[in-house]
Amino acid sequence: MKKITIGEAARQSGVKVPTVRYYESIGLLAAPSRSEGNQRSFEPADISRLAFIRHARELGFEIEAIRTLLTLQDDPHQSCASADAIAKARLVEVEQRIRSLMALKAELETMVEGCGHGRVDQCRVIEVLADHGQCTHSRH
Amino acid sequence: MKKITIGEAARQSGVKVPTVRYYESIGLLAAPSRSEGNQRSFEPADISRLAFIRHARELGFEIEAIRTLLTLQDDPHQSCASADAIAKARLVEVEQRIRSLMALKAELETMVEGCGHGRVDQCRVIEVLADHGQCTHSRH
DNA sequence: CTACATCCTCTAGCGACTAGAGGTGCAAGA
DNA sequence: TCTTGCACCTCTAGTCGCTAGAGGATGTAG
Repeated sequence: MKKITIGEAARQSGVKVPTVRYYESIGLLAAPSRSEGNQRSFEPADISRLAFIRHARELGFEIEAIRTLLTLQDDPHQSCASADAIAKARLVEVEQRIRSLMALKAELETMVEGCGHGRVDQCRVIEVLADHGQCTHSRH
Repeated sequence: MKKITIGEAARQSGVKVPTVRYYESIGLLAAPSRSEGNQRSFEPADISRLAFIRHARELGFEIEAIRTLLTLQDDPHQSCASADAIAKARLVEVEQRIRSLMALKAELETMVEGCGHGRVDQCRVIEVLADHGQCTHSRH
């Protein structure tokens, strides 16, 4: 069996080397066996687990949510209701965030368009920031 | 002249009390004068400044960007090109973030819809997370 | 005078890493 | 065999923008 170094594991999974160590330190990844010289030696399963974590992080799941998803993955006979709930909750969060960012975008556009590119005392950017009452939407 | 306590300043500006002290500590707000008993005494101008900061934070501007915007506001004869650039940069960020969240939303919807609500070994949520290749978009 | 709210400073913690110091392991070329 | 040089090791501290808590002082109303 070939030894997979942390660098190789990082390359294959797309997770950075210090981050791999960090995941191990918080117990998201089991501590791998070590070489004679105390260097980590990973299994192919560890690479999959790291890729899983990375993908979930890219989708914005929090570490604790990922921890739950991983324990579910480890026991395939469980009901997937929790996984479903976690994904749904994340979806709601994302939708909410999109709505709020759209409002923000509109606000910023008004600011930028209104700016006459002159001096600060005529600048709409500064003006709008100073006076929330000028906002199109009262709630950001 | 009436003294404005930190609690009053917080209430009027919508910034929390510890956050007001934090802004002072990082030099975003000038240290106000103190009462005989060493309590902060704010001026109306401080309230405006706090409201400005709060509004900018709501719009997602970083502290350092706000610091620049505030120095611009302090000197109204300067060109507002910097303010303009900061707002534009923020707009680009927001647009990028929206695009990325939309892709994410699509991904999560596929995951959630595909889940048969059965056991983990048939769960599409877990499956998709484990295998990035199943994603509709290769880049999140 | 006595409650009690509000204020003060200081330190530590959050999440999810990232950076750096200071040292060791290992493989390949001269 | 030696040496170069990269990859690895552990540990601590820093990032951002606050937030929480300890432990004590001040201010105000009854």
